[in-house]
Amino acid sequence: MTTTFDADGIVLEQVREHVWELPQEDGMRVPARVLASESLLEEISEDRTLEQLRNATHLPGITNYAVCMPDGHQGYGFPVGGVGAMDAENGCISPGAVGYDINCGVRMMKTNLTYDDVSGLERELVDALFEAVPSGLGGGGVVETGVDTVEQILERGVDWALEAGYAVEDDLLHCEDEGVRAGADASMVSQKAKDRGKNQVGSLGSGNHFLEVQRVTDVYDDAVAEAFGLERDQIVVLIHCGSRGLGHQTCNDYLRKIERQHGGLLDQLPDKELAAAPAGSQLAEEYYAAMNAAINYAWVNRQLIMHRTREVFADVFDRPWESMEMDLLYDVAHNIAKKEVHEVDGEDRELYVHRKGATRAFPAGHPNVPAAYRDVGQPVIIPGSMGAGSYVLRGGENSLDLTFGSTAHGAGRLMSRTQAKNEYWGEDVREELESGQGIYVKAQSGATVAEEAPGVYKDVDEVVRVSDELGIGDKVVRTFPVCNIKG
DNA sequence: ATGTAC
Repeated sequence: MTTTFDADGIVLEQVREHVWELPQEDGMRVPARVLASESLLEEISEDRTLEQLRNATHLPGITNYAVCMPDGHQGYGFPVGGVGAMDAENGCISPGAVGYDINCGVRMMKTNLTYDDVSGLERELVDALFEAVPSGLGGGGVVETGVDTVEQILERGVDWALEAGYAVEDDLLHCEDEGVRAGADASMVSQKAKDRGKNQVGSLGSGNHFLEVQRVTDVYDDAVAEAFGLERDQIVVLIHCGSRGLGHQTCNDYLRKIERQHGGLLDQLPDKELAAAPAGSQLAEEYYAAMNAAINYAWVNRQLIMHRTREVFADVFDRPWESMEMDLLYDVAHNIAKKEVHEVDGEDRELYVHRKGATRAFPAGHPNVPAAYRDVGQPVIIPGSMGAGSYVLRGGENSLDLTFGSTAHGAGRLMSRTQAKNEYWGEDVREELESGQGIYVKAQSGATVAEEAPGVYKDVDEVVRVSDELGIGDKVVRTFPVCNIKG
């Protein structure tokens, strides 16, 4: 007897615990899968996520299945929390399956401070960070520069930051691709995008982006936590932001170009928002080169914010940041496509792996995991909401088989921003977090706090439980917020 | 997410 889940006519069959499949029918090239508990699946089925996931299976060259992570929700064309691997020779690349905020992602910086060291200094710390780290909509970055420097950043990534004095060698060794995505071509990024990027290098932005000081509250795997350099009561800093106006403009530029030049393919797709460039076409190459450049921009963005954070801690604690061992644990991308080789039906194939609101989660032994972590697996950082805390996982043994080496990226929204603003008042949320939970929040805009109220998100514990039980990303430690700044 | 709109 097969267990089924009927979401207004979209019927999923349970393959096994936490694995639900939408069988191939009509124009679907492959089945679709949702990786979720029943309670998360109920939440996922409330918006257009399942319809968008089904639509995604129409994309040329999509391999095995379109997959939705446990934190999935609807996005532009393709679900946030979606993974689609398209053949790099005969398939396609789709900007909507990468996301508007190219290389939106998170990095975690460690310290050797304990909760006792920062306790009582929360207010001073949050004020100093808010002052030092540019945030909110519009311009203003750690550096404000010209187009020529933006072009360097686009092509050289964190290597540019190293030369400019905003990074140390060790930072590059603890970032995917060592902080420099190959195949980036600044000439494929429009002048308009570069202009928007000039004064936003080192800026948080708005929406769900934030910088949070956290303490480690729980350790689930002693050996892996030790390999990551994490222990109970340790203070860490989480930085969540993306490629700001530059990435947004780049996505928009290529969506319009692809719609114009590949209208034939567009007409065959169930949703215009899935516009895709056929693999091997000039536009596929150009978008890939521009997206890679925007990926580098986002890495530099997070690097400069981390640099500023080190300076703030040095100031507040009156000693050099090096003495506080403020080292990068890892930096994970949430919105990217990448050419990767995966085993499909017993043979190696090169695929454009699109991860939109999904995190790479390569297991121990994978050659692309940085040397420092190769024995235990890639660190995966899952930010929860302001009131919930976050997790560090490690890439699980089953991720390559189930999700092209991916897991969730956060708690996932439960309601739209508009709905959130109707349900919550920013100042009330801020006050409740401070007096109720001792979490100090400082934001440019009260509306942003309302949009990001903890109740707007799914239960991050449940999302992580599913990832852990599926073996795609295993729990290592949990953290809880101390103070948080946002746009 | 986003100079919060095509």
